[in-house]
Amino acid sequence: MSHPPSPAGPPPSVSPSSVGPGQAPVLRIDARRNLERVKEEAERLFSERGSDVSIAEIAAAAGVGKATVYRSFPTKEDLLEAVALRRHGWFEERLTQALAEPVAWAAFERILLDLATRLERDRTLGEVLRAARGRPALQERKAASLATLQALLDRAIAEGAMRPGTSANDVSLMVSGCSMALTQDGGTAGDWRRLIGYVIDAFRA
Amino acid sequence: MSHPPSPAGPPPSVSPSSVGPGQAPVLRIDARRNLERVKEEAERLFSERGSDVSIAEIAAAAGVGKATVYRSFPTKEDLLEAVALRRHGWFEERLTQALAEPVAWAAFERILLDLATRLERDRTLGEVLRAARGRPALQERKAASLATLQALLDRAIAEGAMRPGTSANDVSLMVSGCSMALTQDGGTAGDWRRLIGYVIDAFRA
DNA sequence: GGGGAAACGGACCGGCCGGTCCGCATCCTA
DNA sequence: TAGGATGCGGACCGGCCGGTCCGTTTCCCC
Repeated sequence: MSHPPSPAGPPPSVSPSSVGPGQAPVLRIDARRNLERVKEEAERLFSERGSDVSIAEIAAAAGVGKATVYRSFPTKEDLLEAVALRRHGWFEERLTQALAEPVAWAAFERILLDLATRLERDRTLGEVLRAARGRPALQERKAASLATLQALLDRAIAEGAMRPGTSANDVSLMVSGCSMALTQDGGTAGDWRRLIGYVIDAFRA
Repeated sequence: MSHPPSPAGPPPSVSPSSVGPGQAPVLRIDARRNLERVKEEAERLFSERGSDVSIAEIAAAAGVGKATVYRSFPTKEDLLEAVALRRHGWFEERLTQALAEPVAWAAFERILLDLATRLERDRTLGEVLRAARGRPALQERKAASLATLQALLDRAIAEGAMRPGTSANDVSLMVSGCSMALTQDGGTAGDWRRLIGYVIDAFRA
């Protein structure tokens, strides 16, 4: 949605008509429809079952052949990154919204609870919070998000509600740790709520 | 070390000589030496790099062929379980020792810090704390350990130092969560120490 | 030391998965 | 509508890994 004209992957050299300075691949309408289906299914399957879903399965779910997937995304990692970036977009929005709240500590609590709710059914989001699989684009945006989060934490510390010295990186580690443990363990919604509560308490002043 | 006569795996039907009611495979001395090497290397490699080390690599490190590994351990999971059980033995010992301490809360703090130190360089131990990969033997012993840990926690709660209602399962989830996050992230010793400190604080009264 | 049991290990199998190729179908434009 | 560009997808490749087989070596006991 964020890149309407250019879908993803390397554009096919130059397009025959309308060759301006900025190249626009101009996909055929069937290609565009297929790409959309692939993105949808990749998002669904990766979120449900994590990054070890095979490309063949995603292609089958989208009703296309593997090659069609690989035409838009040179490697499986690229597809995963595309999905992850969308998830990251959600997180950034949520973070911005939190920054606008008057009481930083309350915003912190709420964003962690929201995160838990999303993480429970979205394994892709969890992978976004982690090392980002060595993809520079993701790492960069993760670093930016952590900086934003740090600003929120600093405000909460200034309020006297949060433990001084709390770092955004530590919060991220704790949350993604709980996420991994519960994902692997098949935790219930109550488990998620409780563990995130512990994390919140750990960072209380 | 805990099973000197019977090494592991299924005993070869019946031994030709000395066929008592309790069967003792009576390994040839080269076989016994190889088995020992395999166990050592499996322990080392699994601990260093986790369960995705291939059997071929372990066999090569031990200076034997793959078939030699599979003769003692019918599947890779069995080998992993053997290593995990040893790790679990360490944990049980440590737990018993903690129960003997006079102040339960102090024992809790110490055991978590010890755990962090071990988890930092031993990925097998982390897998022990988790669902135990569906192996009944491991799950059973894990359940027993959690019961013991719960006894310690209850004492700490009675002391008034620990948050009432704290469950051994939640503690296990938090610790193994941090373990996963830091293992994946390549955290330093300081990171481990700090995160475990957060976990400890989370369970403080 | 010799014969038979026990163990060894390299070759092999089957399955999976990421990624590529190329003959063919589809679509767009003139 | 015709012809060429564009996209499609099933077959294929190479590599990895868990697990098995069987001819050969090693050991043990008489």
